[in-house]
This record gives sequence, C-alpha cells and structure tokens, in this order.
Amino acid sequence: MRCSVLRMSTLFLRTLREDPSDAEVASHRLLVRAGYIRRAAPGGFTWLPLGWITFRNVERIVREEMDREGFQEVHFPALLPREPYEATGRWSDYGDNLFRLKDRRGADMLLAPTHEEMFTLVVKDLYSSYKDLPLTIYQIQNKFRDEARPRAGLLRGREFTMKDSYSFDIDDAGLDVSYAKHRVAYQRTFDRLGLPYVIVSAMSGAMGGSKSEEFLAPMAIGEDTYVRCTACDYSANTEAVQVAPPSPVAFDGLPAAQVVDTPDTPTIQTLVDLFNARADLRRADRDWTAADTLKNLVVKLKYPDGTIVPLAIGVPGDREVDMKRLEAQVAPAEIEPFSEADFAANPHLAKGYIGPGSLGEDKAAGIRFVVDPRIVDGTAWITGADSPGKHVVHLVAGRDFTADGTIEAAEVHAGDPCPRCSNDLEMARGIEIGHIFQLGRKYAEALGLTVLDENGKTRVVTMGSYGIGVSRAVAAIAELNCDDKGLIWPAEVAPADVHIVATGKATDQQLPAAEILAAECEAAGLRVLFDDRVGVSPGVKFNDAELVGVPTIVVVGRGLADGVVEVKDRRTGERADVPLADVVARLKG
RNA sequence: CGGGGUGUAGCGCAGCUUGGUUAGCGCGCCACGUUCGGGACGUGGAGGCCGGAAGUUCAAAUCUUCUCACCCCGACCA
Repeated sequence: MRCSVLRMSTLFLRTLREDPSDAEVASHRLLVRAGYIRRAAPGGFTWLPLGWITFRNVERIVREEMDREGFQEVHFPALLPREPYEATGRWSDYGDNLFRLKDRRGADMLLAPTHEEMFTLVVKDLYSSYKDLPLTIYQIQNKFRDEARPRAGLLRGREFTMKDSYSFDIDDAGLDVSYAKHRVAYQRTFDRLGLPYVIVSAMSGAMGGSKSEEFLAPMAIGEDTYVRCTACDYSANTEAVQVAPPSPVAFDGLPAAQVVDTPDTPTIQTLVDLFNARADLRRADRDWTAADTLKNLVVKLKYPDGTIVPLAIGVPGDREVDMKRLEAQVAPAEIEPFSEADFAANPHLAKGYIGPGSLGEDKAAGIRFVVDPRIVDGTAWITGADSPGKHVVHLVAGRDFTADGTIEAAEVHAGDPCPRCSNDLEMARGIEIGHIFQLGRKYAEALGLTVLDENGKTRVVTMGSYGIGVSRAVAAIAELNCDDKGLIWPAEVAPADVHIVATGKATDQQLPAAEILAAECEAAGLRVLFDDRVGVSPGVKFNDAELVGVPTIVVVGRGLADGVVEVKDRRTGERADVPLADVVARLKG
C-alpha cells in the first residue's frame, strides 16, 4: 500500500493536449494522452507512474484471485534454452512468432512465448507421486511473441505481461476439477476488474478433443469474432460453432440426377440465373437459389512433417469456405491453395466443374471429400458434373454420392440457427482477455512427466494451462471505461481513489485547505492524487483530472469561502457541494 | 507477407506539386510581468543532421533509387 499522496506538482507525468497521431483505438489514445504509457519499442511500451500503479492494481487482483484458490506463485526466466521446446516440437511449430537468439557460445536460446515446457519440467524435477497431486502453480511474467503486426497499443504487443498457470492432475476427473476452479477464479477476477466478458467455447486445435474456453470482453475493436444466440446463453468462437444438421430426408419420389449443359456459368450466381431462366429446369414451387447448389473447393493440407495431402470440401453455394474454421479443423496442418499446376497434374478434376462424381477417396483422383453437415442424406443439389461446361441437378446425397465425412468449414452467418435452441445467432466482436485450456498429456508425454499411482504404476500426468493477459486487461478496461473527455477507471484498478484539485492562486486559501484535506483523506486510508500545481489555470486542472480518470474528483475552489468543496463523480458527472468537514466521511461511504 | 497511408522540435501540423539565403506555425518548455472556475495574456528566449543511406544537381525537406520505422485493412495470432 502506497503511503504518500501523489502530487501532480512532482509526479512524472505529462498529459498531451492532442491525440497522438499513431494511436487509433480509444485505449491506446487515452493511455498515451493521459500519461500512463509511452511507446518504447515496436510492440513494446514503457509504463509511467500512473500507468504502473494501475497495472499493479490489475496484477494484484489477478494474484489475489489465484491465491484464493490455493494456486502458488512461482517465477521462471523468460530467456530459455532451446532444448525443452525442441522436445515438444514447439521450437519449430511456433514459427516466426518465436523470438530466437544465440548466446556467445552459439547455443540457441529463445524468449518464451508461454511456459508449458518449463512448468512441466519443474514438476517432473520435484514430484514423483500421485500424493503430490493435484497441483496448480502460476506466474505473472512478460511474454515475447514476434507478432507480424503489433497493433492497438497494449492490446497486441510483442512483449506483454501474462498470468499463466498450469494444473497437474493424475486423471481426467482431476483435470476437470482444476479446470472448473480456474473458470470460477477467472469469473471472479474479471468481475473485480470491472470487465464484462462472455465465455465462448474455443477450438482445441492440434490438441484434439480437449476442452478450451476463451473469455472475451465484447468490444467493436475486438479481434475475435464470435457468435451468440439472441435467445439462450449459447456463445462460441466462429471456429467452434457446431452446425445443427437437418434431419435426413427420404429419397422417395426425388427426381433422378440429370446432367445439364451450362455454358458461361463461372459463378454460383450465373449458374442459378441460368437454371431459373430455362423453362425445362425451372422449379415449380420456387426459384432456385445459391443454397440449392453445392460448391466444391480443393485445397492442399501441409502437415508439419512436410507431407502434402489434397482435400475437397463441399459447402452449400450460398456460403464461402471460412479459412479460419477450416484451419481450426485440420490443425496442425496448414492450408495451401490448389494451384494451376496441381490441376494440371490431376486430369480427373475439371476446374470450375468439380463435383462429387470425381471426389472421394475411392475415386480415380483419390481426394478425400468432406462436406458441410447441412449436406445430409436425401438433400438434392446442383453441382459440378466433372466435365467442362456441365453441371448436374437433382444429385442426391446418400443416393448419388457419399462423402468421406463432414467438416465445419462453411461460413457462419448472422441469423443461422443456434445449435442449442435454434433461435437466431448474431455475430459480435471481442478481445480475448483469458483462455482456459485442458492440455491433456501432450506436454507430460513429450517431456516424461510421470508419477506413481497408489498401485505403484507409472502414470502420465494430465495438465491444463490457463492465461490472463494482464497488460491487455489494462487496455481492455480502458477501452470499455472512457468517454470523450478521458479515462474512467473502475474503483479497484484506478491509480487513486480521489483526485483533489486546488484552484486559485498560490496566495489563496484553497491550496492550504486542499493540502489539509489531502492529508485527512490519506489518513483515512484513501489513495490520493493531489493537483497542487501553482500557476496552472483551473481549466487545465479540470481537463487533466477528467483525462486521468480517477473515480472521484474533489475541487477545492471558490466554494471554500462558504466552507464547501465540490465532489464530482467522474463516471456520472454528478456533482455536489459538500461541507469540508464531511468530505472524508462521504468519500469513505 | 500482400494492399493503403505517414515520417519535418517533446506533441499536433504546414512547406514538397514547380529544388534557390538563416525551415515555419500552434501547443508544450524557460525567464519576467499580468491573470486565476473550464485547456489565460504580453514581452523575450531555448529547442531541428527535415527517419536513414546512396544518387541527380552549382544547389535537395523538396527530384530518383534503396532502406528503416510507425499507423490502418487483410493474412497470421497459446
């Protein structure tokens, strides 16, 4: 606890009258303008006194909520040797995002982007019995990621502070408990930070089947798109949305498949227009739409070991393939486009007219064919006939073709049915402020973390990892708590409880009266920011106070002659004249 | 990594098209005086390798090439 009044006359602070030209988003703009941070390096920021106090408040809250769950704080180096990361494959898997360097002897080192390996190894180093588990340890530390594009100030930097914790359990049931404890701790943490959040299920990606949820703070400038139901509480990352498949339809009475000459139909729209324009193809009940077509896209999957495998994806023609969703499904493989040369090498594929007739592992081209879950048995489609200038209509899934499987890769649209309650979904944006993750045994297996169970048998430990972006949280709070005048901190993270402004000239009564008030507030346990500057005009002080964003502003000014000061709520703008003697009691209440 | 934009004093900007003494303006900063409840005023100051490098030229902030950095949109992002 700080035990002296922060004085504006000596505080290492310079507020800016104008917005910095290189800052776009509100949090970045205001944190720089109000003198909380300065850019020091590409993707790196210096914390100035007000900013550092605020940062430490956030850090303290995170720490208190971790400690409350009985998690124990440790601290690792950020500068680490290559070997542990080599053992788990992440030295190369992390790609360009990893800061790699060499020491004077030429040994490979890295600046840690996250610490799964080191936590796993330290537990391996010290523990070897099931009796030692469960265990959760955490640290609050700077992480390094060589982001392709740092942006938005503190929201995405190359060096940032993260609270990362890791749980160690003997079995899956234990992991579920550790995971649930973190989930609750995170909810409490973000509540205290004054950060609204939604919890969305996220993709487990390469880990396969493990549970993972992200805490997103909803905001327009967020980088993550997620969907939420307009009726129930379902929400999910777009990558993780599970489409509710329609029920299969009976084949009875469906017309037979028919190949049609369709010249000059390079797009889905021209194809639909042609079908609607021709009397012999027109539907009796309604017009054809893009949703009646089946669009087939071929891509190449490149696996980390270098193998390249083609994959065909079929989606309804009214949707594009969402590359992010596709990538999440095929991780750790990367997606590469199917090039002209690939088409040339594969004569079974008619570019632009690819259909189920040529796709599938059992076909001549031998390409695995997976389709959107909406393509259930009994649905009929207009799709490529595998011959230039020809499409086929009434091609029925389950009757005329069978895919090798389904895949969640089609775009999600606003208005799509919620998989839980089938009401409309809507799209929203948010910034990831926390992520909880059931890792399973990947790291324990790779690094040999085992313990003996009660039967003396060796068991691989199962792990979870859990992160909160501490520096990002400061920015997220700022982003969601500001107005056109400046920042408006929630009480617990604010750099002070009260901002006392003394107006008048040096020889007036206001300054000594404010000085006494500041001392009284401090004695009452309030954290005080005191604008004791002389020769600074009142307008400047008022504007600075609003910019800095301490929750309560007390003006010791012209009302002093009547024995009152003005107490102003920064958030609501409400102001009241309060007798000097009652101020401390009012602020404490 | 693609597309777009911007680099001139601590901050915000003008000047560049059409090259020409000593590079300007506002804010901030320093000194003195006045002022003192919504970013006061006067007078006098300090502060610049015009992002960097190479070139063209008698002469470059200005033209050319290369490079670096920052911002935005995409790609990427435990």
